[in-house]
Amino acid sequence: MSQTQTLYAAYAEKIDAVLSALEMEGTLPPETNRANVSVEPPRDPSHGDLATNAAMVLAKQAKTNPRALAEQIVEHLKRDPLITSAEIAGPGFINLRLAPQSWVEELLAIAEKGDDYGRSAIGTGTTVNVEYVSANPTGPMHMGHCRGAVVGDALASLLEHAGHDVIREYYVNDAGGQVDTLARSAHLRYREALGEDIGDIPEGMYPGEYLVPVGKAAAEEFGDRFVSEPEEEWLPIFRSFAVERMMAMIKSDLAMLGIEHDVFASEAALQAAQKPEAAEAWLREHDLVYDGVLEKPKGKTVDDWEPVELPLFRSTKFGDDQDRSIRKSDGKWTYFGADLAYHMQKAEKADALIDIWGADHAGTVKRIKAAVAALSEGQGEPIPFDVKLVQMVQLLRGGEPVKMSKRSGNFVTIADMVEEVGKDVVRFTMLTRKPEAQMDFDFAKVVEASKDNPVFYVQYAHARVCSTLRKAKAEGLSPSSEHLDTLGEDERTLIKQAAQFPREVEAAARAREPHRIAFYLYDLAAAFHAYYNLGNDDAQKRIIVAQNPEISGARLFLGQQIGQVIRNGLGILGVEAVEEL
RNA sequence: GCGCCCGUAGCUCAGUCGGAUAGAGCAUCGGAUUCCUAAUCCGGGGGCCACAGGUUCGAAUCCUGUCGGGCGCACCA
Repeated sequence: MSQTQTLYAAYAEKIDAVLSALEMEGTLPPETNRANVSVEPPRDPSHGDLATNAAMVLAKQAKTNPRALAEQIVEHLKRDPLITSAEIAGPGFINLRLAPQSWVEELLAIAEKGDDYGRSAIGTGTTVNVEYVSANPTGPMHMGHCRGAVVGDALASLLEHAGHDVIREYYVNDAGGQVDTLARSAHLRYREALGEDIGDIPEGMYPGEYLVPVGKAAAEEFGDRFVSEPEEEWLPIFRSFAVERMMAMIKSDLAMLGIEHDVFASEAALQAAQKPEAAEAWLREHDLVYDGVLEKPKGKTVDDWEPVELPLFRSTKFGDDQDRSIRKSDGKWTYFGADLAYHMQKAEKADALIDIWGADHAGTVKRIKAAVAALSEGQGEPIPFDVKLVQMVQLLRGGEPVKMSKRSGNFVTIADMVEEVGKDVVRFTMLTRKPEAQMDFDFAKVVEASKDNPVFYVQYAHARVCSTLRKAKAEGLSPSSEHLDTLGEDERTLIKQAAQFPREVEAAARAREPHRIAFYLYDLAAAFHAYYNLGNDDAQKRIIVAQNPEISGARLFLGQQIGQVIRNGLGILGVEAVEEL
């Protein structure tokens, strides 16, 4: 049994050992396929602490009926002193009850591991690159980026807790045409800063006020040197000048959400290093890129469409609707052309890649997956690559949609939102929904009705633990593991809930679904609130029991560990575990 | 027209590798506070898991089709 093994994993191993014994005895055929055997807590707690479907799944292979096989398994399990009962139920489930001692031990394990309780080793030895946000460096972060940012960040720390090495990466699209637009817009604000009346911002330029300080900074830096120079003189300079400032702004927006990336990868640098050229050469060699003409797009009218010959990647070979161009007609790289080279660059330093994208990019998933599969397979090992799509967030205020228009520069920024409702609310709310479902985010609801807001509910549970400990300390009591045998059924219910945490982390990490942690924490908080309230009806059931330091010590110890688990879970989500509300 | 995502209580959503009587919150109705924080707790009512087939010991979950909502569909990113 390894140090980091969960209680559930330990019992899965015990059952596995029983199955092996049955194979030896001849009850089960050798090398039985056990892939579908599960060991998990039953949904209905009255069924016991653990349930396994082993008999039902294996009956066919054993050429017997589930109940008969179950009896054989039960026979073996009953020999374990920590298993107080093993019963056959329903179609052939085996329900186990564990000795109170098992749960006391789990409680001690939480105390011993502390901040590390819930960490797992399932990911040890593999590095995962999580690319998220990657907003264009042309303006501040707005709501469209927020959900992906939070989900990506929570996923990254979830994977860390599962034992992976994680690279948090941001792809800076500093090479495309939109950066030229940014540079021109910044130049306009630069002239404005030098006293020129620039009038209305022309169509096609970025009108946002956030460029005003960039113009001023440019004026200070360059004086009037570039006012009347031809564009080709100043464009590259303004491009990098503006991108640098945009990225500084974005980083500060991300910091407000508690997000910090390890790597900012520049598309321009990638192109300067001729990575796309290398990828193209390899793909051409393997007949995966050819020169061809695409058909006119259907279902959408394109006014200036005309047939052009372009270098095309054969993504249709991988299930895409049509082949995709990797260069534009002017010879420059398309986003896709650079992006496939970028993914190969990421693959050099990681064993698995995950991209977090907005749902509006769903149409490009097939081509990039195809390209990465082809390239990575051709250049050695195929690399596991997952694209997680995060659906749109509809912003509401009191049920009414908040109007946003990027063109007018009128949109809700992340900075606005964090200032209004706070980082913890934003993060937790974004994580209490599975990412592939659309969600509404109502400002009014999220701040005003704090009682129906799960983040406060969870934080309150933690704060209650802390306040109880403070109160105890004032009364000269302290948590103690001396008399944990005084803990009863009410306490065990709570411990069982807490004991699921490591299992939940592993499951969430495997599924790459950080939102499960949020829901788990809600359930744990509910269990704690329920436990706490028992003391309202019966003073003997309080955590601090007058004149009884032994029970109080044990219950305080329990409370302390529940607080620890909540803290660890909130830590994964990047939400603060406050000590008082 | 095609592709991807979603459809579970009046509303917002969970639902573990397919598992036992489908769960929470809000809303609604009824209770708990001289007492460790009531931002909490306990209880009642509320369901054709969009619809129709299929797969199997077993389907909200997997497959096919239909309907409804969202997103996307040359060289933008």
